[in-house]
Amino acid sequence: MPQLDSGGGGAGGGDDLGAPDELLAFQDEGEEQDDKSRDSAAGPERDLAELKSSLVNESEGAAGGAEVPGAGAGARGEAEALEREHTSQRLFPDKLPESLEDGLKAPECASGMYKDTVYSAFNLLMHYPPHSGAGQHPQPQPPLHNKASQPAHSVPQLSPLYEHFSSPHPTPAPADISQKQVHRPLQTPDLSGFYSLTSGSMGQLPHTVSWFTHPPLMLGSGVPGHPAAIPHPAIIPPSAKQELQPYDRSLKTQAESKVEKEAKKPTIKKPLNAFMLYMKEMRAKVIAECTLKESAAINQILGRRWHALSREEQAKYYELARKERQLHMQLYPGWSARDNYGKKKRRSREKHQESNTGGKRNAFGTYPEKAAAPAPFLPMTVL
DNA sequence: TGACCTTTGAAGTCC
DNA sequence: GGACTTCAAAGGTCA
Repeated sequence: MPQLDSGGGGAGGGDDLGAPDELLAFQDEGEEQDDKSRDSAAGPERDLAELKSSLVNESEGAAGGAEVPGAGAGARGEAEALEREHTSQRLFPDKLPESLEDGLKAPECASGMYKDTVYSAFNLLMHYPPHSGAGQHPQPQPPLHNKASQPAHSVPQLSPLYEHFSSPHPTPAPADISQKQVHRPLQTPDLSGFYSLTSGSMGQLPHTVSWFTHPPLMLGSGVPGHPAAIPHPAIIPPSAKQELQPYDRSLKTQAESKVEKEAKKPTIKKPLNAFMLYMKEMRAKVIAECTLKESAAINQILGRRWHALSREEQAKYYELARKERQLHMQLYPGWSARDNYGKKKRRSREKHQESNTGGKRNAFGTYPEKAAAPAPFLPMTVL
């Protein structure tokens, strides 16, 4: 059972941050695991064929000519093919948007889309070089000062922080960053091992892990326990446009100033979950392969690829996400996801849902967003 | 200009 | 505890 804590790196006991669903799922690995393993072992061509088949069936109605190599002729025969087809229909019943279909029809997409699901993010993190100043701090450091190379093909737009991480000659970080990065000792040894990574493999990761790749953000006094300016990618600084001109500032009342002060508090973003980490890593690749740019379409593809991943591969991302949550919790012990509630305005969700659901409302008096959606396939959870 | 779309997972809320 | 919502990333789209 790939119980993550007992697995690689000596994640060790005492770490209770693993998602219960994940644990349950791993404990429940039975036939499904076998199926998954077989699927994974079938190779990328099979995945590609499956995707192509489902897309053609769904989008063009040309399934009559859509031969699925590997699915019908596979050694596991028609039963499995039917099973997979059923699964595919269960998973992806909706028609793909036109843009997605077009993208998937593109030869470059079809030829390479499923060729590489290498888990480079995890590998990269596992090979992060230890911070040069680590000796000053016994606690493990997030890889804020690690030197690594950035592949030219990866992230089109690198955040300054990411460039700092990835550049062979990174811009020197402010002194207080390394000095004050983490004030609480990270107590779990697995984190220490996790963030003590070797050099030279940064280039394997187009998008590294969640807030490691976020823009460099200075953590102000609004964050409990961090009086000093601490850069952390999970923190969103106040928008530059919120800064006032002197003239405007003179007109501010005290109440307004207070409100503004509140608004200027940096936002600590949620740590990314496993799928988000996967998306971050694979997005550029999908864009390159499928000539797609719409994130919605890309995310649909990534959702399918996520399901196509073997449990082993998924487990790596779950583990990565778990460690992110752990570090996030240690950096911001008082933070709650609730802190960010309401910061995204939902413009016409109720109206939209009313049109989709006929006005049926949930217990909150709002319109359930996914009420009409098919039951999601939860490979990592017990249904 | 900013919400929406689209995905999955984590966490919060309500009953 | 189940059902549900919100947010996390991302970038084109649209009101």
